[in-house]
Amino acid sequence: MKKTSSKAPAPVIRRLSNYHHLLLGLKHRQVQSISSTTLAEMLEYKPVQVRKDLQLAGLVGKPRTGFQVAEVEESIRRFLGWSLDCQAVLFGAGNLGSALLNHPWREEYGLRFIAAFESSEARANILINNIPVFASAYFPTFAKEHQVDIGVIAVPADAAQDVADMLVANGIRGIWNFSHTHVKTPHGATVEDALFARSLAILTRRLVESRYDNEHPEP
Amino acid sequence: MKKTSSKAPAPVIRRLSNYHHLLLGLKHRQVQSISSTTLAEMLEYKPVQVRKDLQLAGLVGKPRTGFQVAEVEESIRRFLGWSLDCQAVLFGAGNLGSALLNHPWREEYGLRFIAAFESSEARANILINNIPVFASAYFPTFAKEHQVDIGVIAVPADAAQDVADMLVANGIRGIWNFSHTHVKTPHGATVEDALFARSLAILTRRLVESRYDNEHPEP
DNA sequence: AACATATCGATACAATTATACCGATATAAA
DNA sequence: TTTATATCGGTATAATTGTATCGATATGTT
Repeated sequence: MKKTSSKAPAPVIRRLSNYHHLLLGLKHRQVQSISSTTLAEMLEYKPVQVRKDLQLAGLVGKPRTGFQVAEVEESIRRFLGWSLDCQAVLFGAGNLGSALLNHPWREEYGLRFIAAFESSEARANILINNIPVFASAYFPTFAKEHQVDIGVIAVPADAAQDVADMLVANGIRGIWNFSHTHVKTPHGATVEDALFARSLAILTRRLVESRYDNEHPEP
Repeated sequence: MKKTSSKAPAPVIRRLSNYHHLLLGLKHRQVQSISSTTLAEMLEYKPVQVRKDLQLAGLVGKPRTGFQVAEVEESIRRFLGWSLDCQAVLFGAGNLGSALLNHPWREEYGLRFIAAFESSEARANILINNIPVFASAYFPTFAKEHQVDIGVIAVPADAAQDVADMLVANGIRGIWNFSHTHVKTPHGATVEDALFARSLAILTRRLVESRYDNEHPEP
């Protein structure tokens, strides 16, 4: 035994989220089945990789036909934890925070913001997209009265660690960190950084590289 | 020869952007030097990895002292292409788009939004954070008159591919895609996806895994 | 000046992730 | 019914990425 709970590789999880979005579209268009070949073509992956990825989510296909769209979509959704409702709170209702509150996460990911918290009293006690914004001090009380699965950090860098500490102190075990700071948490909590800078870094570095390649073409 | 222009590994690039942010803070606080050990501790990496990462950016340290903060910060900035000004245009001035326009990219990444474009005439011809928003149709003209290095896609999924095609057709070679759709481009263009869903997928999957682990503790 | 030690870089090794290969199988066509 | 073929899953291999080890070296201490 002791195989079941090994962590799924991050690259696979990322690709699974891509398959899922695509399959959701196909499902709505009543497509019945799809092969790893065509799936791969649409996302510019290789068929082998698609099969291996789907295997990890426990899926099996049929020779010559491929996979059942609806089945795959649902399995991936379950695998990624998007099939059960998940409640989140936001910290920091600035530009980014507001954008997050206004996004329809629930439809596709089962994620629902049930409240937001702000350090400045001035910006508190309002509604954004029907979600109440409270003063941060109220969070401990709120956390005791509601099921909070995920805390989202969208505050300025220097406040991020404090927010993370408060989340952990109140028993929240999932943290989605949009602040450009590495937050430390005790073992048991899961932190995932959603840093634009990382993605930008890859883009700009690739541009630097391609500029170099153009100036020094190979024989 | 033929070593120089090989692509830097994406994981390394991502970590470099983390080092950079941290070092910028240290530099402002006049810290002179730092060892791979302490750098690693702050970001919860391993010292060896830090050294190997910095090596890739062409940096050398001194035994017992470590690395020069300012030098490392500048080298990484150059390596990532953040040392020269880079001009970007945005497509889609919705919630996310506005948040992007309001973010101070220039300070840290040398990225500057010089214009935004909207399909709906209604939302065009305004300023957001002093950046003009035009109707999409005007883009080809605009592109001829300005240096546009990067096109940022923040439009709904079904419009993303069209925007990408228009960008490529007008000679833009860098695309930062925030729409949840895989866009295809001819060889020569670089596309980097900044998908929240990927990051969320990892967080929620880890939570599923840890829930499982708690329910089936190991001996 | 000699020594102790923290840190570095190079090389070797381990782990993870991606890909290639191939026999088995379900469907469609002959 | 037989044959042809696209696709599957399992196993083997390759490529990439991460980590450990260790001699060399700069700085502080005795």
